Amino acid sequence: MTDAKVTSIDVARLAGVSQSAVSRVFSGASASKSTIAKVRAAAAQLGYRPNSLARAMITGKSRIIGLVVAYLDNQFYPAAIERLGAALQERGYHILLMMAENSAEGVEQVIQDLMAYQVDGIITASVAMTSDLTERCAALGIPVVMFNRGQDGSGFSAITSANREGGAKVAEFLLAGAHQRIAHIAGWQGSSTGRDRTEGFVARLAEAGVTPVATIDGMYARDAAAEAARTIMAQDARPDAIFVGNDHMAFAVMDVLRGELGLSVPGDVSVVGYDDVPMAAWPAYDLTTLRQPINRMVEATVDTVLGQIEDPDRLPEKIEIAGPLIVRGSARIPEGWTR
Amino acid sequence: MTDAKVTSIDVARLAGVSQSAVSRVFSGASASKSTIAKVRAAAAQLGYRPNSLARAMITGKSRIIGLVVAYLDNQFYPAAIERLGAALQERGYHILLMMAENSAEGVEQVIQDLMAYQVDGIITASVAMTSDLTERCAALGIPVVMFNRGQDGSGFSAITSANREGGAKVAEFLLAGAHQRIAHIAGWQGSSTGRDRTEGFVARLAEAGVTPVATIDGMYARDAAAEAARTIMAQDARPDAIFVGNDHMAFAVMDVLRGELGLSVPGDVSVVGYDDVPMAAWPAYDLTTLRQPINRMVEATVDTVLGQIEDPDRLPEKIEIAGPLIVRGSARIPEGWTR
DNA sequence: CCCAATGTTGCACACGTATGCAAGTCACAA
DNA sequence: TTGTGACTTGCATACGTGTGCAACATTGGG
Repeated sequence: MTDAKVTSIDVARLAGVSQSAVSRVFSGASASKSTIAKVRAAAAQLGYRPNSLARAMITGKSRIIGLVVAYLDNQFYPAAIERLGAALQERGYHILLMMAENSAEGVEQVIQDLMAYQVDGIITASVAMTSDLTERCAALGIPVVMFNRGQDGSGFSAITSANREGGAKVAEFLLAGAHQRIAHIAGWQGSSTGRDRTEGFVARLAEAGVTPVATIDGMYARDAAAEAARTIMAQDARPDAIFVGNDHMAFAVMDVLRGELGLSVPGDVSVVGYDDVPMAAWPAYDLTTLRQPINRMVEATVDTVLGQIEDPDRLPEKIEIAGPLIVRGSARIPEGWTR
Repeated sequence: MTDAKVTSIDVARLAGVSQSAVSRVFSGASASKSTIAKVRAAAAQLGYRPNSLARAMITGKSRIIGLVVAYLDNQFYPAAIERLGAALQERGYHILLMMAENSAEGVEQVIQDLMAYQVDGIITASVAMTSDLTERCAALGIPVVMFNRGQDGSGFSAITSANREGGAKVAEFLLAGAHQRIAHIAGWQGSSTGRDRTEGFVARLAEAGVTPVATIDGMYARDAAAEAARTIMAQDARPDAIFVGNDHMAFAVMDVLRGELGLSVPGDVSVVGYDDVPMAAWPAYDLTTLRQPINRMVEATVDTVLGQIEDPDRLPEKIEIAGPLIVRGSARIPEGWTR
């Protein structure tokens, strides 16, 4: 007997109690055994479920988290969304998903929309925010957590992997492999993750007295990375190793090296990526890469945003989680290292 | 001057008009030039945006679409979500994203949640619904559109590619290529898409007097498909062609064939997939596949769900969109066909 | 100059729920 | 029996917006 719209008043009438009694039963406030039983029975009979929007109006808590995401080509983000969604659902929250091109106006518009829906918190994945916008969110008491992207200033929380350290680990690995001419196709230098990985990488090389033979910004895009690979391999000092700023670009680079240039990986060139997306383990690429510990990053993100919702005085935090280098077959394996 | 919570009453007070005047300005109802100007100015000064939840309460339209999705490993779904999100945003709707394992109880729970949030419509991607559930949605006047999955019975809309026709096209292509022993690793036979592709494929082979040398359900899963490939290749009549129920599985199959078994594709075995996800075009796989016209499928999905929202009397429709076979390098190319 | 028609505005109420408050119930101990 | 405390329950109100209705302002034509 599912009727068009069932409200708590209908349930109250059928159960012979007041509307507030129904509300108390469903919001977990105290009520007598008999009332609970009557209400539950009536609700079941009518197929009643409390209206979340009305509930949100009155409590000021929508239990909705806004998730802003730029593009989903890079397999890392679908994987992250999948886990974020599951983790939030488990804790009684829901996701309002927004696509935003990574421009100031685009993000502005999207955040405005989210605020209009009274989201309790916002998670941005691979999207930068103007500090103006972040201040407005802070003024409204809406916590913002940036996933896989950091930002200077202290208005917001950010969860990333330990990108400098990660870049350094890759440098160490390539140095240990006795590579002579090391190149770098960088993650987008407009993003903190891209810059940090590059910095850590270059700094550790410098400690060993090595300078990259080339560094090109791959913009986190397949075609830019492919083009960068062509450019790099066309130059005089042809590299024997390339560190690519993420796996998504690394696949494009390997496609160019093997497909277009007929080179062997790692015979002629070693390739190392960053992320360890599922595809990196597939035999077709078998990519050596620095793993971003996605599960722990997601946990930290959820903990941070929900923690800040529950305790508004909590300060924003920037969390970096270190990940291991996953040694596979796309780069020469130094003596003493194992897969 | 962004204050904690700005309501239409605050704006009204500052503009020297009534709350209803503010409401009319923002909901597009008629108002005088001067009122509009005053309200706009006051709203801008206070940083006011109408509360979407309150608006949803009163109008009964939340402008939220529930999107239910099972898993995102298969690149086809992130791509679809990206486009669905963009298309819906463009038309003033927003996406409440829910993950659901593909079980009856899982979906039940998720749909309940969506209904509690008063979504205007529901799109399910690669998820089946019980007819009981669909009836309840229909009773509430919530249109449900299944994306890339069909279902018998007439309670709901479904957008798919022309799966039988597609399977038949693949059969034709493999027959034209003079393959002698054709095998099939099927899409999940619990889904309409999987069954339809198989049916169309097998029927067209039968017309030519050919029977598949093996058919195994790959469950739309990487490992099941890989295992199926091992089984199929271990049998006496080793196939020289395999039609795999989607690209995601086809990649796993190619990995097994080339990586584990050291076979050449298409030299020893031709492989054909279904979907044409972006990765199918990458040189590492260069997969011949039947394209699902994702853009047109998304358009049809959005049109259908919004159309049914605007006109509740509109009947559910089942739309099939045909796609072309994309000839690449993973399968022997018959005389007269071109890439 | 007046009337009707058209356009604008404010008042009051509705949407469906949560919650403070006061009244009521019940049991238990003195 | 009576008083006291612990629980329950219903009433009324609030959340922030849209909208019917009636009052009012404005305009144009005769």
